[in-house]
Amino acid sequence: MYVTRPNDHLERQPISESGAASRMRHLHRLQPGKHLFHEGQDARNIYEVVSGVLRLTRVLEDGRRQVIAFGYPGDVVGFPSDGRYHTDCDVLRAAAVVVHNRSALESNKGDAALRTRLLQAALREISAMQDHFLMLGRKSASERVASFLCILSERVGTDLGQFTQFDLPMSRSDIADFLGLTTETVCRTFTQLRKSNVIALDRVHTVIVLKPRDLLAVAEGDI
Amino acid sequence: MYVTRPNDHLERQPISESGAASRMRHLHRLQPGKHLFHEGQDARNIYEVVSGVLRLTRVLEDGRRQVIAFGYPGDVVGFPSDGRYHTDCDVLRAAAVVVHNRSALESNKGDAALRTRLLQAALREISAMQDHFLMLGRKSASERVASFLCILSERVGTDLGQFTQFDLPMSRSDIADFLGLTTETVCRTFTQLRKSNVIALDRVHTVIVLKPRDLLAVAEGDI
DNA sequence: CGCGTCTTTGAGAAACATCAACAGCGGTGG
DNA sequence: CCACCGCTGTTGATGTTTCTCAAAGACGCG
Repeated sequence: MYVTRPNDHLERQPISESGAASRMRHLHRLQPGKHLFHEGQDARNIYEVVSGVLRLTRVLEDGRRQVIAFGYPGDVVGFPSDGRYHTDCDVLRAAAVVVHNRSALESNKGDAALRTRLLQAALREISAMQDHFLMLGRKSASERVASFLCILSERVGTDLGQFTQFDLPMSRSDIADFLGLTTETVCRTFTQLRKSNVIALDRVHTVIVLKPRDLLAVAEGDI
Repeated sequence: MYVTRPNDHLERQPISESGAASRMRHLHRLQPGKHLFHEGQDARNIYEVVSGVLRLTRVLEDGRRQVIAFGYPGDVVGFPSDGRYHTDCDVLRAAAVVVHNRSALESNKGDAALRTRLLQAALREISAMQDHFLMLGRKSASERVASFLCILSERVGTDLGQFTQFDLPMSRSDIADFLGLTTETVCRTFTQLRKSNVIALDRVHTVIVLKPRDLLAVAEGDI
């Protein structure tokens, strides 16, 4: 999950759980805390997220951490580079993933439709990461947080009529490490949005978007 | 060109100008200032950089700009997403590029070896972009500038015995927009590095690395 | 109910941005 | 050949944002 432009998500095709089950020999269920792979490991598999939420991270020698992405249903994670994984990946919310051998993408033999699907996912990934560059390089703290909430709202929000609600499976420090901020700054921004009645929080990890337009305005710097 | 980890560049295989010429019907020469494509355009081609330097940019509505990457020999630019380009691309230094139809990557028919090469380039791109996330999200101004100079030194530096020298085809504000800084901050960091004799500048756009170890130390936060 | 972990808030410090002025360089035309 | 102009780069003074450090509050879990 990157903060992509509004229409990007329309092209994504989440795999239905039942559809995935028909290719069931490769469907794996994963509990929170479980690691799918680590940075530097030989990349054997590529994973299509069917349900749940994954977290991709990279760490500097001195401990500074960057959350590279969150893996939501419809996302593909574990793209190899030079045969290796370049992030860690673990499970935030109990997940189901379809496991493909790396060769499903890289070999020219085998299921052509699957290969195309994985390739398109990789290309979307590049585009989404470019969007995220703008976040990290050029947006203010409140723009980042608001953008982040906007995209989650669009991708996984449940429509409450006038409002939208969604769950935050990640901690404040995960959000901070994703957005290139500190947990304190993320907290303060949440508080601001709450006090201006743009969002409401239910038990810290549930967000209700009260004023979608205002949230978008904050995300785009129109305060 | 992203600031990648030290060994990443070893895997890259720059195409020799003569090698490319053998596929010459697709070799194009481009003058500085020329635009290869614009954000939002239908993506018809994918470009392998043979010589010269390209610049990939994205801009926010309010004018804030992010330089997504610099395209150096061996890089591939113009990966489509949903059939469109998601950056602008123009020429900084007179370049030669091999032009491939988008289908060379996306169709399952055709030159399998080429398709594999383009796919691997896309996968390396993803990994390199993840590295750049750490830059933008977690590194200080001097770490960013030093990392940037390190990678340029490794990729395009000419060995002067004890020193390394290379050209900066981009302006200070290009560097700033690539690193998520302002031109003033980039300047000041150059000045610091110059005053501590880590680098020397010849006519603003030529860098001589006097103390590679120190430059790397700055890049990695060991001051 | 108590404990540990995560979140929130506050005060102060640091890094970087902004605004403004000046310097250097290349190009042009007198 | 030199003077002038415009653009890019550099430096300085000041301002703002975000980080850091510290402490208190909330939540989940045994």
